[in-house]
Amino acid sequence: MISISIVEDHENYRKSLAKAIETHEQFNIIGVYPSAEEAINELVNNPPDIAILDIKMKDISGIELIEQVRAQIPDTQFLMCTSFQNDENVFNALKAGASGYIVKGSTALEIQNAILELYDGGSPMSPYIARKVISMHHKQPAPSNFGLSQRELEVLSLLSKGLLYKEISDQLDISPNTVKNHCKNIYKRLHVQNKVEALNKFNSF
Amino acid sequence: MISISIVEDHENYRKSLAKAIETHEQFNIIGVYPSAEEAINELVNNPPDIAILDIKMKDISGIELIEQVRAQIPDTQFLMCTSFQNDENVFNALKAGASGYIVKGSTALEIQNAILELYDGGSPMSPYIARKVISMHHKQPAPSNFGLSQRELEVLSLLSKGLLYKEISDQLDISPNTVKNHCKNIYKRLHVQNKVEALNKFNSF
DNA sequence: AGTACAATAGCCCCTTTGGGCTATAGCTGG
DNA sequence: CCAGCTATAGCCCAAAGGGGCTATTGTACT
Repeated sequence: MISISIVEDHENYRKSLAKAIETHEQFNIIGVYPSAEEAINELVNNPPDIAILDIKMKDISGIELIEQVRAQIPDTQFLMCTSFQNDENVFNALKAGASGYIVKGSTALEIQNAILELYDGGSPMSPYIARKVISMHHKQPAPSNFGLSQRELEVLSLLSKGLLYKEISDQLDISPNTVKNHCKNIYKRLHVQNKVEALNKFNSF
Repeated sequence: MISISIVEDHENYRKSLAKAIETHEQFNIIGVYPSAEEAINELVNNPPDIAILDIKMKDISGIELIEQVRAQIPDTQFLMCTSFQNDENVFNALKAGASGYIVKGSTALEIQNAILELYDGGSPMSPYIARKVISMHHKQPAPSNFGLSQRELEVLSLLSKGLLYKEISDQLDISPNTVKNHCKNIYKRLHVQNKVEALNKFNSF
């Protein structure tokens, strides 16, 4: 049995959602709330396997709701429900901790499948959103390295761990002065004045 | 018409892939290469809309191939093909710049649909991988902030921009000594000894 | 009233860092 | 062979950072 709670402020949709879920014998609705405010405590006290949240609600958005309760119920998975397939908020909800979503107007079967996919470790979502999510992971092309040499990259990478010149020189088996020199050269190339700036510049490409 | 190139070192699969694609009238195969090495120049000189790459190949992996050519052919989309649905490499390929993948053993129809979905701006992938990708976007729950005060967070955020104590004190309109004090307190809370360590610790939670 | 803590700010002292400059050895490409 | 580049390493000096301590003010909870 998969326990499910629903948070949805439109009465009609809330009811039809509940009905679609009830008909599947593997699902067990343990809570239905008409507002985020009312849901927030109940979700924490009685965490479902899956919480179905409307993204846009009058009082608190589903996204905020996730942010507020997720830490306390780490085993609950969040399935958003949205009116618009490609809502920008869907993307934000996924970032906040949701694992998938369904579109309002889906058939009972589609809803059930989404829940099962979610419970199974999947992430029901549209191809468009999927692409958007993975695009965020794409490293920018042509790292180019700003023309830094291999050794300089090595030093930079150790710097990024918070090591001192001395510690770096020990690891690379060179003099601390040399490490210093590499840093100076790195700073010149990147047009910066200190470690943090260098790391920022480099890591943002 | 969608132009397509194929890079695949197993002859049998290469041929069956080509056949599955040819039968669709909207697809136009403009290159078929049995190794990454041979493909690399051709892809750059004659970039297809979609490049289908085997993830594991004898000489260079499909992932490395993407890294090497992506910068030069930004309009080409990469569709990986893999033997194992949940291969760790699939995930790495997506990070490198691929936009989706197909599993070896898919039917011609499945292959065609994946290509169309990709061309359409989607990202064909299994639910498991989708989840993995979006999980990476989840902010860690309960930022908790390590018990840092509001002011300390403010200072930390300015530190992360590479500013000096003096610059921070100017912006916050307090004394540089106070900024220093905040830093000292931050370091104590986070159990670190310097800026870079503090930023690392904080940003990785 | 008393305790606790955040934010402010100063002091001292030493270490680390950053910038300038020089120098040598090795390697590479005209 | 020479010019250019990298990696190495040293020197000097000044600025920035980090750790220890104390102190005042204000707010908040008890």
